[in-house]
Amino acid sequence: MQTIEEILRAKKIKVTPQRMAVYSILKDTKSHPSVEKIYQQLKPNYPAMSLATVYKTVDVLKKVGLIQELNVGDGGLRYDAAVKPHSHAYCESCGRVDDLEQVRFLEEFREENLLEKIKKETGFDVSSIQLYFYGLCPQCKKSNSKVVS
Amino acid sequence: MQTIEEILRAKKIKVTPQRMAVYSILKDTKSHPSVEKIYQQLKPNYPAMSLATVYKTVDVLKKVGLIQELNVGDGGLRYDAAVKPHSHAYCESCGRVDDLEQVRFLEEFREENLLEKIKKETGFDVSSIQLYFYGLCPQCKKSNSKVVS
DNA sequence: ATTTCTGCAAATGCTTTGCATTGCA
DNA sequence: TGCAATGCAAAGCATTTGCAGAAAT
Repeated sequence: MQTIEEILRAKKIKVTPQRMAVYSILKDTKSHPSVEKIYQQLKPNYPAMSLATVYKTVDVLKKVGLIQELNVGDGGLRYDAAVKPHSHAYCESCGRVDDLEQVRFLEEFREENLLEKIKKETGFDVSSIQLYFYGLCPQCKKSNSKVVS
Repeated sequence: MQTIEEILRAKKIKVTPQRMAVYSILKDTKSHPSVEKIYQQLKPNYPAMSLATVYKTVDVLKKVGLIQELNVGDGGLRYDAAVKPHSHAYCESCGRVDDLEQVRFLEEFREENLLEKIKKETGFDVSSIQLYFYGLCPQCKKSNSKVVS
């Protein structure tokens, strides 16, 4: 198994502290943070870190396939170091994004090689899939019932 | 069956030519246009139409449930008057969005009442689902093979 | 007559870009 | 040393907002 450094060097991409730091944050969380959140979390340890660098870094990591980008639609993309296909639940009240392990659709999709089937039937060459569930998380459901809104 | 006018009036939302025009464009296409595209298409017949009005209108139509919003992630949301759940294929080369009728997942999801199951198992209250396939459409696959890029 | 909507322009917020400086290889 | 990456500030887009005039009920 390759380390992240090896993966980057193999693609002639330089290994920098900023890149390692961004990746390490994503690797250690299940919160699917936005660029802004990553930046805020990095600041204490990397005071010179620039927001633009975080943007550029997630772009690099995404292209290399080390992370995936989620587009839940609240203005602001989210990032996830778990690159194996899995579905996500987005809370329209608090904005949190959770993995939805109960839905095995994407895994089954891959196991049954349904992408090949789609390619044959439609001519559309699928490179990735996203499955999003929108609604209210348990916490917000509780508090919302008390609020007028 | 209610007409669009009746649906709007029932919710105390005023029926205006702009709203009817936007809805009519979405009703008559399968191209999942962006706000900008809708605006461009409207301009010849409604020279005074403002882009901001199109934004406000899709918002109203969305809230009333007459259209749905797609977030394929190319900067710019897309709109669809077909509100029954169905999956979409997004071409990363030309940006087109097609319905993917071959994938019956969302329909099955509804038929089998899997939303209730998710609610019970996770406490997450799902109000809508989106299933996106990213890749290359047949046309772009052909032309891309000739280009360097 | 009231209330809501429209159209315009300015403002906002996320993201990208240009460029001088820095730092990895 | 040479080329790529960083950091900063400015620019770019999609979208939202405020408000005066217009239109729907």
